Amino acid sequence: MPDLQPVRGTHDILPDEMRRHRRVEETARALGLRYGYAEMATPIFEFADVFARTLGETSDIVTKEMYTFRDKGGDGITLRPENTAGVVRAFLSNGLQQQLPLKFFYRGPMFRYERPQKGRMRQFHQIGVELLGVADPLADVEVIALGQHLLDELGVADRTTLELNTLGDSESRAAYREKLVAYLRDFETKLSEDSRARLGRNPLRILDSKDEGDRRIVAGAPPIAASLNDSSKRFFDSVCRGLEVCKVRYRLNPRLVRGLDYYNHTAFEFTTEALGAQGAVLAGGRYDGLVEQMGGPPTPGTGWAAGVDRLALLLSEPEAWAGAIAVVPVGAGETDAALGLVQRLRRAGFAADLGFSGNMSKRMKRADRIGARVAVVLGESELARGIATVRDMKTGEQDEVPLSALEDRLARYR
RNA sequence: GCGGGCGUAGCUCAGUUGGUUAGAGCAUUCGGUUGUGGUCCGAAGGGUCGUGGGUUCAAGUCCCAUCGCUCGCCCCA
Repeated sequence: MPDLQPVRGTHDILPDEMRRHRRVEETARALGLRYGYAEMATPIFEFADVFARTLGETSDIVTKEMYTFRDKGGDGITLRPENTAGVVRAFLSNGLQQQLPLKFFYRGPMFRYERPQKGRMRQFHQIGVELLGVADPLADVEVIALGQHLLDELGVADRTTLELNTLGDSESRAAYREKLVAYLRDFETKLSEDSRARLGRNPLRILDSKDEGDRRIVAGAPPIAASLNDSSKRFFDSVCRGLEVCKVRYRLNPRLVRGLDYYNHTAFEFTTEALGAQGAVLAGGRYDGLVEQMGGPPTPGTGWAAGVDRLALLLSEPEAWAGAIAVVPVGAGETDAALGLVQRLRRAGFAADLGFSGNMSKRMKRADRIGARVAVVLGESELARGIATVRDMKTGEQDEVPLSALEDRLARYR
């Protein structure tokens, strides 16, 4: 007998939670379409290289969080930890370079081998958009505006804050990195252990440290802004101006950086206080170097990903199901008539339910429990007269309706 | 991967300084009601007390390990 517990960091999504997931995903899909982002899907696993090469060999995701295994053919396979790399791979595999610009929406499960926490699982779900082929900052503005629009639509915007920063182009980023490291070297012995390790690998991340001592040191660090070259400055100004035009409110956060190597220029994060340590619900940025890094032609890109599970946690109570029409046979003699009727109603576009067994009292009880708004009672006396008793489950009022007129009478319950 | 807290019925929880047959509410099922749900009344089912080991005459209770959940760190959606 295998262990009946699901694998650590995974869980079953039962109907209540599934409704929330669907609401997040369907709202996003519909909204994405309105902005011109077409849904696509990539496989949930790829050759390990697709992620190892693009996310940065030293990133935590690659070094300790990937689900990687050898398949029977000996290939190194990785369960996708995120989907941007997959989308870019698909873009190149399918020769879509000729059709730029391209806008994609995706949804699906992702996998990271991490210690589970609230809002953080080993199998989790993301939705995301990618906009390829547009170097103009208007592209960043569009994807951020779409993100804001989605959070508004889901009714969670009042609990999130948009934080915005720029990393500059690669030249600015490299220059800043140098300045920052030079500054931090002086405090090396005072930095936290984690941050000392990051100094060589990923010094920008130190800006983001939650350690008290680190924060004091970082407070005196040179700002990114001072290292930006003119074009990077202009780019960021345009993004900010565009957001203002779109009435998207943001907060500049010069310490916001990104964990993945392929980001440049715009970095943003919609964060919430409501999820404990897992603050980010929707985050992304620009990744102009990624396509080239994967072997394609230089192609700019920008986009974001959002955590479906996290957004689902923020959603208010799921809206109750509209409720079916319960067809209730009084006795065994009316079973066939009831079966025929329930199927006829379903074909006509109604949600209709036929309890499978029990006397009338049982069936009424069940009708109540599934939230039926109306019960159609079929008994011997009804059938003899070619009518049905229609009972409103809320008011308790009931009247007799000719069988032939049922669809019309029930129209408002469709 | 590191540190803290918590595991008793489907859910929320009680369970005395270790003591005999582990309880309640809600939920479920059945009955009161052979043509009417919600309310009410009655009854029933449901537990290897997370798991394994140890201490003890005796462990839900104490100790150790382990698994899971949870909070924080790391990282990130």
